[in-house]
Amino acid sequence: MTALHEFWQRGFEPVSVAELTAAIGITPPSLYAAFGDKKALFREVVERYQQTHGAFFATALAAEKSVRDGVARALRAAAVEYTRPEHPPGCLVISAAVNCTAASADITELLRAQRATNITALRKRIEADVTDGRLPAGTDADGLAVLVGVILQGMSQHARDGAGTDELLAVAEAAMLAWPANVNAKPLTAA
Amino acid sequence: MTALHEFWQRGFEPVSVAELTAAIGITPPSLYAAFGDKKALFREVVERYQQTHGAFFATALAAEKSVRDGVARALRAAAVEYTRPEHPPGCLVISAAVNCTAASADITELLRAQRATNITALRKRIEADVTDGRLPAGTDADGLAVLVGVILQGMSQHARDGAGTDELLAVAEAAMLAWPANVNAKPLTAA
DNA sequence: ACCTTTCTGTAGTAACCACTATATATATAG
DNA sequence: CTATATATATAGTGGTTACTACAGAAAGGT
Repeated sequence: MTALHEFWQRGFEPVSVAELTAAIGITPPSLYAAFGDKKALFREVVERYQQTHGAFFATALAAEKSVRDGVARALRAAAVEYTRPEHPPGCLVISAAVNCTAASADITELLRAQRATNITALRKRIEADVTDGRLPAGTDADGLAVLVGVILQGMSQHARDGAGTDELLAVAEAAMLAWPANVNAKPLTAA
Repeated sequence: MTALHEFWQRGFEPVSVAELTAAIGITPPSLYAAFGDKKALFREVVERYQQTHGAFFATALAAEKSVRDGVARALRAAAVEYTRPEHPPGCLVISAAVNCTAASADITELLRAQRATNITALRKRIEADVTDGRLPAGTDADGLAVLVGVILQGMSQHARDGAGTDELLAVAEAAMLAWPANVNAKPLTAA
């Protein structure tokens, strides 16, 4: 059991430094010499998570030409990633700092900012598809981006409630019904 | 500030007994005489929440003849209730026990069971509409119920991230696009 | 008016929290 | 082989946790 798994399973505050040292296999002074303090270790864990388990969304989005197909692929990937048996369910960024004291307000804010950044990136990707004519003019880019964010947060929480991959895949498929269809009149305008 | 508001804002574990006694305006011995312990107080708070702030969903569902219209009304109500400025954002049952130690596993399980019960009730309501012919035969009742549960969980989390009423209302409207249309051939079969 | 009963407030309990001072062992340099 | 430097482990720091023993005040009965 690694520090990542502990934080992923239970969140930031419920995991004690004693559990972290036991998980990593070092003693407290070594942990503080290597990372600084508990919060700094958590930030490193989040960074590592983003580059590995948390990268599926951007990867899926980049793998498709249209943002619609990209989101569809990403939501399906989320259903799979959130329910892998080899690691805790759901998403670390979504679920690790929901219940925090004032002493950890900066950690709460760190993850909140991460989520906001992700939604902003998706919104810009949608806006690009609208200007390129792949999505209808007048499409509510922000609304669609927020909808995807909400679906992801809901899927993460539901995975932590014990939902299986198939259940979340069905949610992903249903969610795509809320998206306007692709406009394929102009396959590629600028390439 | 009441005990309900404290638990609603930050969750079960981050709220200390000292804060609860300050919020209620009593001393620790009085709190333990009146409620038993912190967990028992929380259970009473949850019960009270369900009968007041948490009742909007069942109320909205019962206010419409078809479950489709009921869910649409309930999701709009959620957007409003989750963002009321006079109380903490989101839903207590969804967000109060996300990050817990093993010592509070029973509290986590209590809220998880509440959520499961709500989804089950909705599923049965959907199944009733399918047998009554208000929804197409072969409708995936469980899938739709889970979808609504996921949307609610996502809306609650997003409200806690600072989303406004309008933003969540747009999510509610978009989510209904994933629902099959009403079948109004038979207005009322058994009434 | 006096006694009893209930209720509340102060102060303190052991256990755990993040974190660290000191001492010891290990590794490298000469 | 010795000296120095680094890294480790033990043990403990003050502070906070949920919870409670005990003392004092208010209320009620006669």
